[in-house]
Amino acid sequence: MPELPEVETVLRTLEPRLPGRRVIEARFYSSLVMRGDAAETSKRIRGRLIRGIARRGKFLLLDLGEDTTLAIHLGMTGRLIWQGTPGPHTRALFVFDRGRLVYDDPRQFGRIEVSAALPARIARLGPDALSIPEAEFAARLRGRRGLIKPLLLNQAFISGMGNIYTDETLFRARIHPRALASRLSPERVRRLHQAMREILEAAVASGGSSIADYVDGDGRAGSFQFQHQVYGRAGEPCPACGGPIRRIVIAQRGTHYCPKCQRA
DNA sequence: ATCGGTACCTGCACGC
DNA sequence: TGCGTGCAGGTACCGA
Repeated sequence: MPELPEVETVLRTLEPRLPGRRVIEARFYSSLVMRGDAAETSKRIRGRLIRGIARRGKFLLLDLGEDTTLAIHLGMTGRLIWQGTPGPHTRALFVFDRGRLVYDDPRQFGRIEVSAALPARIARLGPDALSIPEAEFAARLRGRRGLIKPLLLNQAFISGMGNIYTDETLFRARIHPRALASRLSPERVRRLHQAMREILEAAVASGGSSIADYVDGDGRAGSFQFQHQVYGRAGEPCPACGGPIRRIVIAQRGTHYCPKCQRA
């Protein structure tokens, strides 16, 4: 579930709380979610001071000093709850000198990893979808093969976009999700970049989209789902032309678009 | 080097 | 009520 706006919202709720706290204890309850040895990791971060927290794409990065970074990816159903209560889906628990952080994740697609340098998977991420300048976006798009939707979802191309915001962005830009990336006119590339930025900014302003699981670091739901124009609205009328919104599958992902408004 | 397909895991909605 | 099916915001890995 969590895409850039959701992770950014979690970041903003945790940013005032975590830095300056000291790790008293870290417990890991799932070897699926935890990358590496739980006992070893726990020992490694115990006693450390949280120096800062940042977002890279859909990853949250906790700076624990001395070349130690705790990276958290929320997967599809991950939640980080400040002062949360452990429950049946709790996969990790961080106890600080004051306060605690609970990581819940029913499907266990999320990942928690401690490393010295930045892990390769994070170093490989493309520029942030929220802040990439138009010229750089256009330059990276140049010469790319394949369909535009899978490319926007490719975290090495740009980081942060997921299924919801890709569909919403393409609708706003009036571009068909199967359009060939290499064939987009400069005008369409400009529109696509602008739409992406507007959608992501609006979603962040609404605290993200809460469809089933997502809540921020204080357990509060977002409200951008009420502004979705096409995502999850197959069969409903297009807000622009009134025709039915269609759902197809592209790269194994449910894809929602308006066949009238979005042309290849 | 890139793709498309599959796998990972749990919960829920839906139809019968 | 219960069961089978399909679907879900994500990424990683496989072989072509």
